[in-house]
Amino acid sequence: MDDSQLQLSNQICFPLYSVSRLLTKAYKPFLDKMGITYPQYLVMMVLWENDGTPVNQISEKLLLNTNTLSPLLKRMEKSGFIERNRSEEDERTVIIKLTEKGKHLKTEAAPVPDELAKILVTENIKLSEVMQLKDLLNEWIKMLSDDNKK
Amino acid sequence: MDDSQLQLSNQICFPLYSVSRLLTKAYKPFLDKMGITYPQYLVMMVLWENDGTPVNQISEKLLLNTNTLSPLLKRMEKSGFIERNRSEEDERTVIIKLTEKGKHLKTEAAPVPDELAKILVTENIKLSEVMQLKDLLNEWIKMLSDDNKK
DNA sequence: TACATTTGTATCGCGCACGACTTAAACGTG
DNA sequence: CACGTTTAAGTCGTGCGCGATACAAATGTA
Repeated sequence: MDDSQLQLSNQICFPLYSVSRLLTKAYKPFLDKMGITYPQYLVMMVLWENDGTPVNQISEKLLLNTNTLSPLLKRMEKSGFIERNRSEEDERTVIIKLTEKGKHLKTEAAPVPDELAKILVTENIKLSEVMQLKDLLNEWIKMLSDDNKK
Repeated sequence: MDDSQLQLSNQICFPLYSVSRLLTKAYKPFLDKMGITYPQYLVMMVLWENDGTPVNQISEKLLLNTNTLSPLLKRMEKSGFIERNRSEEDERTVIIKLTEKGKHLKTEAAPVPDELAKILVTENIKLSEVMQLKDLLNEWIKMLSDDNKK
């Protein structure tokens, strides 16, 4: 192994990048059945918790800009999971509301987190380690997303 | 916070997905100066360590399929960092070799890992935690990439 | 030596991500 | 009220990722 390969950042960033992709792939069989993608699943979770969320709040929660969300939400509207309507108080903001089909999808999605948890915690991977990882990742999110605002 | 938000997998997968994106963004100012992207940087690291690597070995190391790598490598050839040549022993395999420009880029890239390390380890984030995270991520990579082969 | 199978690379289509930019509504200040 | 600024959403172009598929070279086997 070369010197540059031994660098801390390479040892961390590449695994993060790979695991993120591999996990999205692990979700795929479940989400395929539901007719959505992983980023769309994230939007659905925001809406199941808080129906009628405006685009800018979805943007804040998922750390995704509107140039990503606008086309994504249009695809979700086309698929019949959501409705997009301009707010009456403020004509600039667009309110995202679940359709009946979108609300119903929550039932179908209910077992997904458990299925994924089976992958994340195994004999080799302890729950305590995973929880510690979670805290570390959230610390990075705080730092890195603050940097972006400057 | 809703019940589904409390699920382990959501608490882990979303942060992983976000941190991966935010870190790629953190690399961007450095890589922009060099004229490459993060995935291209990964390929360069493979080549700096092992010039003349065939496409299928790059694929294995980076866990990226050829339908991602082929166009990416063509862009890198167009940018003048690499050469793509069919192997003489086996006409199917394509050998990737660094150009002089590509070799020279290693010098320019040398300070990048340290810059990133400054972001990854701070007063709030201990090196020991980061190393533990690394082990956990590699454990997941082992499991998840094995699943894909089946 | 014929032919099925495997292997290595590439093409195609679609859905993100994201920087740069546009457009329109709302707001603030003189 | 006029007008510059801010805010919210969207468009455009480029580069991934990746499933499905194509194709040719190499290999295995009868």
